[in-house]
Amino acid sequence: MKNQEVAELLFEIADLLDLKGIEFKPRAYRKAAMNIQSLAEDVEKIYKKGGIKALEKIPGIGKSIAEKIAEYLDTGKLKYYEDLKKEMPIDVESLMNVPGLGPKRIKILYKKLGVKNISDLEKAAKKGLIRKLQGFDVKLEEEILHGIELAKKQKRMLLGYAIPLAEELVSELKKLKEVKRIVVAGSFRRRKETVGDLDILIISDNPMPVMEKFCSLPQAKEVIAKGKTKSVIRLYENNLEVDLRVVAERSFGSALQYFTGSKAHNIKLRQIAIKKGYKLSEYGLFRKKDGKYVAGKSEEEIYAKLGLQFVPPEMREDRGEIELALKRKLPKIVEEKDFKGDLHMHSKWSDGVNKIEELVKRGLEFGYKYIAISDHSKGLAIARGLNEKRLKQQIKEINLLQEKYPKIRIFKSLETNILPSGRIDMPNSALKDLDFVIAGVHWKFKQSKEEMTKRIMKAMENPYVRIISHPTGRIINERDAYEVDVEMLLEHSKNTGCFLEIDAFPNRLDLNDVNVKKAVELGLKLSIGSDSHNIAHMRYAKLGVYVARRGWARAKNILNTYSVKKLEKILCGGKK
DNA sequence: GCCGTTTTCGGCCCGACTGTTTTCAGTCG
Repeated sequence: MKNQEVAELLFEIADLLDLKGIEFKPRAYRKAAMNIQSLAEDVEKIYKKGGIKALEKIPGIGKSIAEKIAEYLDTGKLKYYEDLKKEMPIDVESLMNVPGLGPKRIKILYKKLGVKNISDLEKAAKKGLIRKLQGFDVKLEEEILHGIELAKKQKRMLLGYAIPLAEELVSELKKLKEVKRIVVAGSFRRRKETVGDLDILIISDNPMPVMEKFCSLPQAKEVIAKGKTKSVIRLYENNLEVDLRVVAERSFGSALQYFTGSKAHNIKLRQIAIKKGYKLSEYGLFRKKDGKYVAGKSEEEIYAKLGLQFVPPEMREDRGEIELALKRKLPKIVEEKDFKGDLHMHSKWSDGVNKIEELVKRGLEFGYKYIAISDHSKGLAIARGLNEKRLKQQIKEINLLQEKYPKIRIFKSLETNILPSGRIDMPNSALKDLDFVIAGVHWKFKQSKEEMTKRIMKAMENPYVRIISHPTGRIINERDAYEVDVEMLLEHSKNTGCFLEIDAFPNRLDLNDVNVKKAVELGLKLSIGSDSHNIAHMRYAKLGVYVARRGWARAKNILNTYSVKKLEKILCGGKK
């Protein structure tokens, strides 16, 4: 899949053109890059199948960019880019990430001080050279140094960790009588796997006390901006930035829509507004000719006025949802209330901290109809994986618990290891007493793409293996996915009846939203598992539902929405 | 550089905050 690579190249060209002070072209390149990023199909495949003409069919890509992509795919190089780079041998991408620096300032820093990268920048700032430049000052120099420090340690925060943090801020601010309504918008509301910041939106007729309170919250490490309608703070926790906007009631829907994003989704929406003779901003939808307010109280009325179906926040990524909403053909995606049970968790028997009974009780508290106990098997010694003998003992224990708790079905499962050969680390004779078997790759990640794909496909063929856990192995912010052909796994899922998992643990979310969307397009079913190692982790199962929603999954695509009876039929007793 | 039910030319999303500044440029989201 070359999409990310090509998109990054185009993004960098956009940055370099910005640096040259060229207008509008950067926007065109960024748009093209974003559209390639959100492409479900591999851009290289598109090119190989249909040539330059096929590339030009991608929105935002015309003759010129299509030719450049073709050149890059053919030769691995792009002369246009290399020439730009020769002219300005600057690491724009990382410099642009420093808060306070944009193209204009980066250009000045390069021309006057020869700053090409972050380390040059840091040296220049520490020597006090930057403050002397036209348009810079001591304050900006300090801000740059501060920004470098932050950029060094800043990683986007996992959604699973941002949720409790956001809830805490919201409950603090809610206490104010001036706060009429409060919602966290942004990528948080779109349930993206990580969030760069939090965007809080408040309705209030009297914003100043709200801003005062916000800027003096005990969680705030510093106040970055403070105004009548907008303030920004940075939290101690992970240096997370939090924006607060106060709006009037009649603008709440438009502000919520605007601050929820995504940027690409919003740009398209505004273009539709323009075509219909409107102007859309965070303050509302207005008639172009006389500026008359048309809508803005709710998101629903804005989408309706623009002739669109309401788009759930998780779908607002400009991955085709706007086009479908215009035709009123959006799918009805799975909801949290459809979720009936968790299909992957660990107990004390292997590397979890809780007894099975505690997991069962928590499952009951959540109103689950079933849970699956899926401890590690013996191949994972570090996790005290179960051997045949201990597995038998565990099965006995679960049978007893099942009698004690008849209201919840306790599935007997096991997360086995897929050995490099594709074999499973437990004999079939030990697996036959389980309801269903999960299998996953837990070590030897560095195989070739062909080997890894074959390895997992072979495991999928085992008659007892019904679910592949965390199919790509990525750990967000820590480890890339191993090389594997996900499309082939999806195809194989269709052929073998072995399901792929959405591992809902905050730093996994694997399969991710993009792969889920591909699975949904093939009509596949997926399973969601929290991969809990602690009863406190069980609440992460909902993250799996969010990923499913972001992948446009309907309830029928998610095994966890099925009743016990149906699930037993689908999952238990090996492959039919 | 891209695009077209107001356009094949002339537009390109829109507004807030900062800083030093008396009207705006740069950055950000």
